[in-house]
Amino acid sequence: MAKELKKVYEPQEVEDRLYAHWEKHGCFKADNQSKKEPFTVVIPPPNVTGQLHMGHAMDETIQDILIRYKKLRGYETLWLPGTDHAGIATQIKVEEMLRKEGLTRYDLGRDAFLERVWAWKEKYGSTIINQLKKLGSACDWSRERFTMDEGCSDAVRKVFVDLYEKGLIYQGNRIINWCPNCKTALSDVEVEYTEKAGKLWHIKYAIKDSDETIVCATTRPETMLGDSGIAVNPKDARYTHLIGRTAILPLVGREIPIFADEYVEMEFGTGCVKVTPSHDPNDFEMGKNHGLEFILVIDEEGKMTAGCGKYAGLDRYEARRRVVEDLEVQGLLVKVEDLPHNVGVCYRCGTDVEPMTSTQWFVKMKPLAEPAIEAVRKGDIRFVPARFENTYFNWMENVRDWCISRQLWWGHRIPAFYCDACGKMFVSREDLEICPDCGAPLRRDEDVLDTWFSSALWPFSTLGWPEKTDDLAYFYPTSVLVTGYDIIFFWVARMIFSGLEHVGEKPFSDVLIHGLVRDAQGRKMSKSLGNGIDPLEVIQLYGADALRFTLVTGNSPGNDTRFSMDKVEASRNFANKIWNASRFVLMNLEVGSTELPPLDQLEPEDKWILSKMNRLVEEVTENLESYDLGVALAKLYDFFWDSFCDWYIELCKARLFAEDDNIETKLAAQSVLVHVLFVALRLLHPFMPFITEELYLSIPHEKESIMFESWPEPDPALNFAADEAHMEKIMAAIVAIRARRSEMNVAPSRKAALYIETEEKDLFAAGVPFFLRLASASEVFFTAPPEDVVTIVTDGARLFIPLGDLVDFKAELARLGNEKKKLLKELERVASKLGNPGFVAKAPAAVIEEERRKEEKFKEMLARVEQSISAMEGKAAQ
RNA sequence: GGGAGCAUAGCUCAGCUGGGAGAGCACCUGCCUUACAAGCAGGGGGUCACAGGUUCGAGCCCUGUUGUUCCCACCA
Repeated sequence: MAKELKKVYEPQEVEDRLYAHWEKHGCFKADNQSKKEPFTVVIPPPNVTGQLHMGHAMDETIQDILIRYKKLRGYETLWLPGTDHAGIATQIKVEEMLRKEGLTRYDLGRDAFLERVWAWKEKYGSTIINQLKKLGSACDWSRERFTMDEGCSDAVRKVFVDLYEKGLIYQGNRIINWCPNCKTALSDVEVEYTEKAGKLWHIKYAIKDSDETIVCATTRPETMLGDSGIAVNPKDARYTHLIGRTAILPLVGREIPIFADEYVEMEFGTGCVKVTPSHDPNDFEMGKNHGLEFILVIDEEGKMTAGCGKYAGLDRYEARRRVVEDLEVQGLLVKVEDLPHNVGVCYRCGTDVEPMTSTQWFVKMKPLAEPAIEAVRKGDIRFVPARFENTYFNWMENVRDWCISRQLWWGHRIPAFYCDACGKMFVSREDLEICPDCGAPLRRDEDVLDTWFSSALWPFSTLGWPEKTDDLAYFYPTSVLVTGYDIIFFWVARMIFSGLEHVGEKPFSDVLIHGLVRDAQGRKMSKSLGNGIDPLEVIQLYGADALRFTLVTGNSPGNDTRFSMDKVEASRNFANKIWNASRFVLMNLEVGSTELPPLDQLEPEDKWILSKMNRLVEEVTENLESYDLGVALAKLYDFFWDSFCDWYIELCKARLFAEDDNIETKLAAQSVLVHVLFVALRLLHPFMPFITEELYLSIPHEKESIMFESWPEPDPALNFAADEAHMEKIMAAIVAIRARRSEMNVAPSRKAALYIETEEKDLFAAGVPFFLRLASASEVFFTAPPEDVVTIVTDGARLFIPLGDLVDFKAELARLGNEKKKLLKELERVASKLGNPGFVAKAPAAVIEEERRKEEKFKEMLARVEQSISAMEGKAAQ
């Protein structure tokens, strides 16, 4: 049964094979008729245009860990995969492709263009899906969805019409963010603000019927062509006499009113604000409140409109230069200051966003936000870590109406139909051809919906809503949503209010937030910086398990993490360690199961590792339940490498390689080895699915896959406190001997006799095979040592190693002196604690007990050290 | 302007509800010890940013300070 493993783990040889194995055995398939408790995760759908990057890799790894863990724990797990049509991103991509053919989308027309996009999607849309598989993602591919597939589109349509009928979607002419490059409206969250060097131009305006002038400061002089007022603070004594007067707009000659508004800050600039209601959100508000004229001067391409006279047709920034030039020539430019200020840019293309009034569709947010806030407030939905709830509340409580229409072609087309004959508009669940009122042909709204509108429905649209499907009944609400903090507003918040509003139930219980993956210097990985590391290359070189390990270890929820190849290498080494430990177990395996031997056949070292393993199971389970994946993995690493490999395997060798034929104890050791390995493989499986599966299939096993096994349970019968303490004394002795020898530069090959003086002879006698094997002892005696020995004081014993001429009495004496000092210091500390009445009165009993135990131990060791010192002084005096 | 995070070994970071400071990498020394040199053994290295406070006891809790990063708002 013992299968030969290669000397080095080669992930490239196993990963694809095992992924196929899992798919073949239906390991990822979820059953909506199951009697088990469901555990559901919907994937944050990557863009169909996407390439897997480190951010995805981390996100998917976390989800996969949770899914695999819960599956082992006996849940019916569903990880539902899919992709997002990603309106702007995809459309840009296809338009770029067309440009190479010398075409624009307008050359093709809407229908032909959409055909091209679909064709593109068919061809390249599966790229990222295949990349997810390389990571090991346990997604139920039979349920793969796309935000523009039929079902999701039905959901979108129903939601739009429902909200419209409830009055929660409306069409209006309001100020919105416009991207002149993408040529579409954007929502507030799609605008990013970056600080740019700017200027503050001070412009002089004449006052009508007066010699007086008034000076306004602006960062955007080109918008003055659309000014329809000047605002001052009502409390500003400098200008009170001008309120109600009329100013003459330079270059244009338009007469505009001077009025008062609290919004104006007296301290900034000149205290006078030129008001451009059509191109500034604040001015828009003032314009409405004061009944100003709305004059659009910048068009959809970012060029000055026809009404701008000599500036018409100029790009807005060219117009800015010309306006400033002209003002200067006319002596109206009073002053120019440097002023760094925030400029809004399009999150897709980085172009400066133009605020402008436009007729768009909006979702009324207030009524939707309230229940969504409440759900988190009362704990129905929990953010991990909790601090992100603040972020969420902050946004939700101040949220403004959501502009959902986009002037794109790729997306869900808005189901609004206009009758040009009678002027009516119909929002309808079915496509309409003719006007229900007058019979004239209808014209459908050209716009599509914000991509995030459909993403918001993802947790239920993918489960079949609005149909009452078995999937929806069984798997909804989903269990946990895993995503980065950068996407809370875009997506998480919108899913929450959408789920509550449309399904009547929250979309998920927990939101697990992770941070960003940065490069080794802490910079964001980005295409422009060229500092991104391709996860697929890492997988190719080091294996998916190593990548996954790297992304999870030493990392806590919500915190950013730095990625470096050094870490990947360390992770790969761990995988190799697991491999080789398993190889060792298999090389020495003559038993056919992973069952433990009867407890009475166990040696102290067996009980020691089992006891530690038991605690590990308990702790790792706890950590996983609270999403402390990094902590759980660190514990697994320590247990496996330190406890299991460096200690237990080494301890076992004494029995495995013993030359007597005590076959029973040999087999017992083998059984414990393979048992602990089997437990460790299951605990590690969520994190490192490939290697653990490959090894599972190599050790004695009953199932087709480790995924069909169950999560280890802690067993109270395996808590062996006394044996643990026993082994730790022996291990402490081994460590002390090694350290002494190493300090003295004694090569391990130079064996030496070991004399032990102890009151616990049985205990140390049980350690003899270990002293021989792990502490370079040639023989072990429990008798008085000869001359010329090195003395080592350890917990429970004095150890003597005769090293002949290597022994330097003076050095020995000095070292023991140091030892004594150290012990005295420790004792002092313990004594001061135990001597503190406050401590004895208030500290928990267990803590006091522990201190007493330490005091005993240190006292005993001190006695041994002192004994050694006086003996040696006697010898030195001779 | 509002909010949040971070500050612990040379570097990157853990440290769960307060009970004698940890890991990986790097560094130094010695080892090819029949699983693994992608390894083994040993070692050096930290006023846990600073100042107060609470407590028998603080890396951890409270207050303030400094530095740093991010998010939101948007003084034209």
